[in-house]
Amino acid sequence: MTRLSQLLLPTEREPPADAEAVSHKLMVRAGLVRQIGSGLWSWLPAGWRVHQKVVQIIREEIDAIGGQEMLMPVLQPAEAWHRTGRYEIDELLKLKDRKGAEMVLAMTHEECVTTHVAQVVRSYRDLPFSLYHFQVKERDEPRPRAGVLRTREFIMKDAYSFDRDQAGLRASYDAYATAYARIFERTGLEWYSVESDVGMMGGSAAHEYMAPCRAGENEVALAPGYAANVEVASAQAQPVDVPAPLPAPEAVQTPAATTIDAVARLLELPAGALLKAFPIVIADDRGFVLVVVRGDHRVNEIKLANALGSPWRAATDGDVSARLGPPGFIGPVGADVTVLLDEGVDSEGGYVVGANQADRHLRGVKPGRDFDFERVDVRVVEAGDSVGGHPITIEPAIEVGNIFQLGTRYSEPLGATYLDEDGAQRPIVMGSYGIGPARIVAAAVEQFSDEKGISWPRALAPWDVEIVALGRSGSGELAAAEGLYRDLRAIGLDVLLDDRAAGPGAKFADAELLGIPLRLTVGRRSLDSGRAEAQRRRGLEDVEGGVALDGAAEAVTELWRTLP
RNA sequence: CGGGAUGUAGCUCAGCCUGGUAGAGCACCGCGUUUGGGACGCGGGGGUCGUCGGUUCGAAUCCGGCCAUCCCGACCA
Repeated sequence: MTRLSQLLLPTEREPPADAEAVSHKLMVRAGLVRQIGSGLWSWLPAGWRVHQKVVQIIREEIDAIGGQEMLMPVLQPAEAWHRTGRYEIDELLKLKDRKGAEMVLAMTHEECVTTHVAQVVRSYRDLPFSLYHFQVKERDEPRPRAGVLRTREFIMKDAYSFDRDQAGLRASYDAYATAYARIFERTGLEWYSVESDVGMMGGSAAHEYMAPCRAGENEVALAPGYAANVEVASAQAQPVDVPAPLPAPEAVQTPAATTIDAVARLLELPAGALLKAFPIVIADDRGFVLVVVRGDHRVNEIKLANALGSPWRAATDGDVSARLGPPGFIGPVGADVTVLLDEGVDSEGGYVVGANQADRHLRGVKPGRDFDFERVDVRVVEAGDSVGGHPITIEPAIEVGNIFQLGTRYSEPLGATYLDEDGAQRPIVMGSYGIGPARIVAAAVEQFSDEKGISWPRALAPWDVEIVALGRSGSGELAAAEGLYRDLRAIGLDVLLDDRAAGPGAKFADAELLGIPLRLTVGRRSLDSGRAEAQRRRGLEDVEGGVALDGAAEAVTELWRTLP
């Protein structure tokens, strides 16, 4: 259906009252998507065309590295999820069938694909290979937001690689990284890959593919040659003026000053001249430890968990009082606990720390002399910190894809093993690779829209060309537009013809809102000279002279190739 | 899960404070005019005022419960 007069394209002049994100507003206004519940969206015909364009790009590039497309069900027995321990995840939707059997709606497909592979693969000769599908994912998100950016149901391309060992996995991982670079390059998005947290997935390495945009939920630290999710980023701290150490720690009265701010103000020092003591309890036998960062820094909980290699919790006031002193006045000096000192703390300085006594701090404290410590890197990086001598910037981005080296996280509990040349049974080494097409669509809207509407990269546009036919029905303009429409379609262009009875203003406004990269206008201004006007959507630039109707197909194809 | 807000026509909203016939603009239908930047005239259709309960002679309006949706935060295999 490519005649606007017959297309279900419900454009709106006003954005939804409660929409905040640009992509949310524009995708609804342009008639691409409609909401049916919180985090639940339908894709209308024009929007679905964009989604399908993304899907096709992904399919071609994953096929090119030997991925095999298949399809697995969303509704699954709960058993495998019990075995992998993921049944306990809150986001997993659980239900029972009519016989009372426990079922789940899959949030990804590791359990299913690994179960099949466990049944099928017997020998190292069966490896390696990789499988993928495009399938709906269900997640009981605590807070869906920003239109299609974070939803409870969405289509994901999820791929899984199966190798005999870590070296094989690395090769598969690299192949996917290469394919992903081609995919995101082809979409026309601005993007980059970043180091990311391996999270509860386990495994040894992970990268995320990020599209920078305002509505993004992630923060990325960037410097020349460096890009990392702030969750895991490391950088050189900005210097701060710290007094020289005193010959020995000296007590100062700090009545009721329980915060870094209050102490800094009282002693007229920058916050960075203080040390912040963050007491935690580690889940393993290390127990209670004191994490110490510079006063102007914050502890990064993910980096801390990774540095510890174990889950942890913040210590309670009771723990703190029993082991150190009154909360608000604790510090590392004289404490009978392990001290983990963040790399942002210069050990030559003389810092102010809590004295482990009420209303009292110590100053002139030198790490190493006045307390023992182990070095860790557990702080949140900040804009202006540096990497390789370059200051970093931090910008929001939307995660559009990720690649994970899973290892044996799923193959072991699900019994996916093979026999090697020596007849030894070994677990299959897996990787998993996701892409969210809907997020690519939304990111494109975020990155390239202007005050008039969307401006699609040509690779994602729902149609290649929009023809705006002016003049009333029965006029020569409409007839000429119909002829142009036939000619362009004949050579394989995707063409949308605005043949509605609406006025010119409404047609132009809708064309700009929908954002098709090339607009051809057929009206009496240019028809007399046998031409159609042409305008690029990006920047709304007119093409000098337009295109001649005679031989238009070739001219338009050439023009289309020059578009972003 | 914590904080904030909102539910009135397809959309954006007014009306609520101070209880008494449910409104506007856009959209839609009919007729006519109009066709290069969201046209105009005339006529018309459309709403359990989220829901349940309470107060009252009378509730969109006051009170309470619930539900839904959005925003901020937490969370985000």
